[in-house]
Amino acid sequence: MIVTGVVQPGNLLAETALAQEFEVSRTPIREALKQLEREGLVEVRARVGTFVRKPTQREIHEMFQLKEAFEGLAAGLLARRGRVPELLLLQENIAQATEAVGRGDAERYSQLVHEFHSTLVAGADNLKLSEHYDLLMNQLAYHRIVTQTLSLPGRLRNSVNEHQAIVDAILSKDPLAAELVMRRHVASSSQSAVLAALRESEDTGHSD
Amino acid sequence: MIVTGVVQPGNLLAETALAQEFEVSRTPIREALKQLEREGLVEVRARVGTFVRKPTQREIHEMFQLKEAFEGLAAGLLARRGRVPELLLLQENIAQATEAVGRGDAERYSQLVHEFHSTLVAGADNLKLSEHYDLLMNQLAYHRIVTQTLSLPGRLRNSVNEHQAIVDAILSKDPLAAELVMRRHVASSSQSAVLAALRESEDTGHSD
DNA sequence: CTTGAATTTGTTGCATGCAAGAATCGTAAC
DNA sequence: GTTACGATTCTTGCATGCAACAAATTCAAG
Repeated sequence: MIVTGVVQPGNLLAETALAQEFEVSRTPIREALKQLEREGLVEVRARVGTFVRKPTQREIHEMFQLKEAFEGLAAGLLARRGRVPELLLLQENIAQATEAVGRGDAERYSQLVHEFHSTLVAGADNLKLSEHYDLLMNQLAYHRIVTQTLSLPGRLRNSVNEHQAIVDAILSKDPLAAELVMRRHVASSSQSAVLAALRESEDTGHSD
Repeated sequence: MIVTGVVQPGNLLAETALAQEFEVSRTPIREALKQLEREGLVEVRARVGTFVRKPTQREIHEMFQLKEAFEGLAAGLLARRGRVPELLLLQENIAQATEAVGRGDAERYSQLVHEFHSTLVAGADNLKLSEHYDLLMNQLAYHRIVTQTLSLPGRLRNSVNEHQAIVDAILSKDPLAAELVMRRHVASSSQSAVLAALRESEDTGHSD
């Protein structure tokens, strides 16, 4: 709900209200809110209220730095490997993404972008390092940021091209190039994300 | 408590018992256990009980793979930088660690090892990426594993030497060498950790 | 009109009771 | 001796009431 943007940052999420809405008692609501607090999505202030949290610019930056390290490593590993059957999945993903962009289907496209990055990391390690990656990315409220960012004009087309460039680099078995391209790709979306965060804070007047 | 090893894997942590021990009601105990569950330290089975969890061999391996990627990156970044004031901290850490080993003070030494790795990552990024690193390492029940591993005979002396080699590589401003040495160091402790886990599972007879 | 304090309202934190279900133990049948 | 089954005893899951405290509101004094 928070991720889909139905609830806006700063909103109060009172336990009693949510309990009524979902027709359960406060206890399970409480546990869920505590979980969200730990994931950084909400902030619960004792005896004041639970509020939807807006990630700070710094947090967004760190999040993407982490992503950059992870995915750059993954791309490099893929390029180093002999057989890379995952490339078929990635190529298929790019094809579908291209089509989604053509249709102007931003939601589907956003979903495909997530899949692309997730598939890439998943393919990079035989042992399931990717579980930690997914866990981390989910925890860090990253999806919402990226989804918002992707809807920025201009990012859409570039993003598909960059994905293709990454796959090409892996195909040509050049680990250093693959890592570099991947990191640049993440870094570029990072810039867009920070810009989006800036614009949002201007709108609301909050500087955090 | 779990980290310090007072509570053994497999132990039942009943909410009522803990509530009595700490003289509070079940509710805060419950929240704490839920938190530990999210961190992977315990496993709460509905209407059965809450148990201290023993990390699987695979989990330990993944944990160290993550550590290797993180810290290798950090070492490389440090070697690439011009001024590295953190090296003084690291040298001081090594000196104290050497002395602790001489005294046979395993606990102090274990603490210093944590500090070394944490300082290294903290120094690598101007922006606080290290917070995520610390968070992650804490979350993944990593400290307990490492602490147990460090007490293995043979690891102690080697570890100090490896730390010195890492600092030397950073001093000589060779990013590739620094990353390589760092990754080898983590990989080697990883092997020890997996061996320790194996031995432990033989002792208890559980294979997970 | 401004300012200050007292009051009221709203929120989470915690205690506790009850319900649901899993595991264990005992008992009886074979 | 073995097995099946029922009672019992644990456990966590959830509902709800009260306490503690923060913030907003009201109202009076200047």
